[in-house]
Amino acid sequence: MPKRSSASLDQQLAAGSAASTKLDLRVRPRSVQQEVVDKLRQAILSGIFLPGNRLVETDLCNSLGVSRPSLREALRSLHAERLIEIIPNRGPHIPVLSWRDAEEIYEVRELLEGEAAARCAVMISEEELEALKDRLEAFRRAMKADDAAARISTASEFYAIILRNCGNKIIEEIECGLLARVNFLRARSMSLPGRAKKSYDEMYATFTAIKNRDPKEAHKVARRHVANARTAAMKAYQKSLRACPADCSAST
Amino acid sequence: MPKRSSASLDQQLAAGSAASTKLDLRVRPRSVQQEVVDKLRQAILSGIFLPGNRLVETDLCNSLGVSRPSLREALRSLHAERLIEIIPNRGPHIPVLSWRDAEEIYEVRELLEGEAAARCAVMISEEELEALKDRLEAFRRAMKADDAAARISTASEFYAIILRNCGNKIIEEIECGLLARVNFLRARSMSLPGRAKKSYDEMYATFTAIKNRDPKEAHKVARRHVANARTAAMKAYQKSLRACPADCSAST
DNA sequence: TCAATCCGATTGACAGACAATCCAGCAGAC
DNA sequence: GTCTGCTGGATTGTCTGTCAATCGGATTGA
Repeated sequence: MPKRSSASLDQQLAAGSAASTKLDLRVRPRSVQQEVVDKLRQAILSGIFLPGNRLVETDLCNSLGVSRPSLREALRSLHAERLIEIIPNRGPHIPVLSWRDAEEIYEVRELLEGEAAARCAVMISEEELEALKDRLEAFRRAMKADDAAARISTASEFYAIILRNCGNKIIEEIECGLLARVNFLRARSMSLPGRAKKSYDEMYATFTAIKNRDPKEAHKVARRHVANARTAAMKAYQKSLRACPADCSAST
Repeated sequence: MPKRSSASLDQQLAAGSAASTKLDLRVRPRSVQQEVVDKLRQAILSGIFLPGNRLVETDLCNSLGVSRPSLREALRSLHAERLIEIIPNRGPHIPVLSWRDAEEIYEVRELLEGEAAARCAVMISEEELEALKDRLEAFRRAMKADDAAARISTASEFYAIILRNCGNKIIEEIECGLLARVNFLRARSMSLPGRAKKSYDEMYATFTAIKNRDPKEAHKVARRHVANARTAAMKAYQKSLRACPADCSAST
């Protein structure tokens, strides 16, 4: 049990970080290695590195301004997170996601996100519900503005809120591990004409079900949303397959 | 597309490694780092390091006979796999599994293993079915012999076969990530009098359902098995809580 | 045209060094 | 007597520099 300094400080902290269930007042010194992991993760998620790209250690050291040992530790972390692949004596590279890989991810997401939405409908606090609404609105704006990057990040945040309020940290942890690949798929499927709007409608339905505290409905609409996203992604894959047959065929 | 040397070689390989869906004929030079990860992983899984134990870098370097950079890379991998925790400036240690953590793992396993068993009932080959039967029999022998280590390893292998034949590598990947913690829980629950026998009966039921190519039944019995394992683990936790109240309460 | 060979680029691994940090134990102040 | 502040040893975080092993592509020769 951590010592508390004063009630008012506690209240401040609770108000300030209402969004993050676990209010955490520790000062966490960030190591170089950790910083590198975050930077690279973000770079991969945002698509700066393209699938198939090699990551040359010395180049990364230079651009990040860190030593090779630190970088290598970071690369091992990213490898364990499956964000990069490492071929012995060839070094790391960004994996290529085959359609079969994508399909399997959607299958798992149907299971987990359905469950998460149902649990969330029972467990979520009013504050977090408000945050969820906020993210939904942000997604709507991103959709209207046709801002691809914002669409991904707001959708990602919307689901992050559901996941962290589903009362199961393991589900959250697993989905977090899939996030890189999911975002990659989101970028593809959302680019299809009309998909973003449809996606919004489905997210709205999920939000409504959760707000109404209806776990069964939440489960249903969340699953359906993933299923639809999968269909959309499939179309996007077929499209790019026609455009570039060599791509999308290699396995991870 | 990799070059193939001869059809007969392919057939040999297909027969020889029917067990591992992805027949992989590359000679993979094992790096020191990889070796260390495996050694440490095995040590953790087999309980050589107890929860809460610190892992001091220089000590590990000495006992493993590797340099600190290599060891540190390995530790980062294990950290990303959540097999160890790393506190900044304090170093790595074996995490303590709270009952809530355990519960969440069982919840996820119910979802995933139910799904995996159902898919497996449809997809599994006759050869793999034979291997499954073999592992079931091995578990029976371990149970009869009251061999705790063999119980864990055979049960683990039994489920590994189901998972790798469920046609979804992501499910396999996720369960693999949970394996360390699952095995830890298995060790606890299996030690309860009568649980091993009950476990065998449930595994037998799962095997039968898969053999009969009955996905619905397989789904049901696999889920029930996990649910029962969870109840058993809960009892084991309560028991150890009475024995040592300080234990089992800390979070991951 | 094809095969063997060589070379540069890159990774794998190590040793050694030093600053930053943490912890436990001890001394001193209220 | 309890709390506070200091100190020293242990350990981690990070860097530099080095060398061998390996890979892929270019060159050379048949």
